[in-house]
Amino acid sequence: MSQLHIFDSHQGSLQPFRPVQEGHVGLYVCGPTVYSNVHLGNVRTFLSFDLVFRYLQYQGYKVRYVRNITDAGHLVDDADEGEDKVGARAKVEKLEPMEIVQRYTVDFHNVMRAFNTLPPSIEPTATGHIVEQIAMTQQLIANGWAYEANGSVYFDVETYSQTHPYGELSGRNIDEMRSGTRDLDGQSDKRSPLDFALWKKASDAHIMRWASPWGDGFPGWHLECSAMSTKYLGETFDIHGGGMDLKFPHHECEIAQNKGATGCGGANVWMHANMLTLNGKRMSKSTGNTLLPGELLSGDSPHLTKGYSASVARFFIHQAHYRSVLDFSDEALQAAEKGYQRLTHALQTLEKRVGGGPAKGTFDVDAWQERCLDAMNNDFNSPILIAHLFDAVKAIQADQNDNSHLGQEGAAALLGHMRAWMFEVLGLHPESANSTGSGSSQKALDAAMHIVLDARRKAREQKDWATSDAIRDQLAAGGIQVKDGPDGSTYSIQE
RNA sequence: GGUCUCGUGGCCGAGUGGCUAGGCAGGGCUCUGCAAAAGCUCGUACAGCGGUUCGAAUCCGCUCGAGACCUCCA
Repeated sequence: MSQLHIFDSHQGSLQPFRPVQEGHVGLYVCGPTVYSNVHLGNVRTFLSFDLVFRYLQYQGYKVRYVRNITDAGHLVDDADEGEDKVGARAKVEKLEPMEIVQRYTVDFHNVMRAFNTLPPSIEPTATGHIVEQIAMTQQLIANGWAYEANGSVYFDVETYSQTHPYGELSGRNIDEMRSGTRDLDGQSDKRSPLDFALWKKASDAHIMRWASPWGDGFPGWHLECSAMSTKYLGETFDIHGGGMDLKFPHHECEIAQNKGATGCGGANVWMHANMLTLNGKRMSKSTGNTLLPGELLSGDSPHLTKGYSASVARFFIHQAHYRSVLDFSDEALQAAEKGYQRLTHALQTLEKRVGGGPAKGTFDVDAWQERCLDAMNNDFNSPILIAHLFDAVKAIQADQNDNSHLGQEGAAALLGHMRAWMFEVLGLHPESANSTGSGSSQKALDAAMHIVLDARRKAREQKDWATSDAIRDQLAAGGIQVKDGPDGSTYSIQE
């Protein structure tokens, strides 16, 4: 079997994955800043790492997955008088900052649940780790990598870069960055425009504030991830992930903080999920080129002709590799939905297979499974995995006509593998294959449809085509499509 | 302006120095009372121009185009 390789964006190449501690994986992913609803781009990132989390577990690793909630410190801009995003939103909405945090944290969790992501092992908040952040800041001052100025503390990039490669992750070099920067109107407490805040003094108007050795203030955005990843995963851990847009400055600063405070760079492997575009363009609130998760599910958007189930969305997202830019469009989603339905129908066919055939079939399930593993071991290549799943679909269908394709053992083995790949690894929902209603209403509809289809069957047996076609047409007008098969008729709801 | 990434058939989207990606759509066929559904099957793409090579869509250079981050501007 092949070994898992991961593309490390720090080294810029595919690397064999070797966990620090055999059998265990420490995974840290930068979570959302909870000052507004999560958008679909965020969802894509978290789905990508959900896949990583799921596959590592499928491989038998015991994974500690830490994904933070940023509820303080993320500034609206990087100017010296930058405003905290949560605090700014609290003013606009006339709410306590923690009401903002609560509202959007709940929204985030609802969305994550809707998309069937597994909850992280630990979900720490920035405000819950002020003590750790102050301690790390003190350590950085003690080590000579930070300085206090007017109640704020800044990381000294110039000094740090003399002995450390600041810019190593994002491929920047300090001279170019320096030359590309201009002095900030002379009011800055920073020694260099490249320096970034570890702790910011809170002005009188600032509502989110904590006591510190430097007076009332709040932590800098980058610091929380360094403090919390170190606390829960150690000074050196396996994988750090996040969206591509966080590579610089956020992750660059994290590395500097980690190295400055502990001497270790934090993660061994850095993974970055790529961005999502809508109709070929970057999502942007100002141009209206945007889509919220809820809008995707409900179809309540000018960009969509209908809603799509979360499983279809997941299937669509995993049909692209996490490191590629993925373009969302109604057309592409419709294509994904049809493909996904074909896949789930094949699985149902396999579940209903009535045995028979030789013990071993001609389709080599073991070799197929190896190919699936190879795909995922190659930097979590889910598109290839899905292509292999469709190979299995063909085999399942061929087996319907000639049960020597799978054979009894092959069918059982394939069923187990298919279920694991689809539900455990890809995180698709077993029930949502047809994206029809659920629960009691679904049962009631099934019962009613059973009567209707039975009446139609009787009409057809008597060659009463007028009646059978009338039933069919009237159901179609009501949005229900009748499908006649060799074993009777089924139906599906047209959306 | 800087750094980086990318440009694949009608659409989405993998991959790669020589061997079919896959899905959707489209053509043909089978099944069927008709239709739908379902199944089978076909399609030879890799931005442009040079170069390296026995051979490149895959490596190198340039051009054009797109995107990300930073900067600039405001």
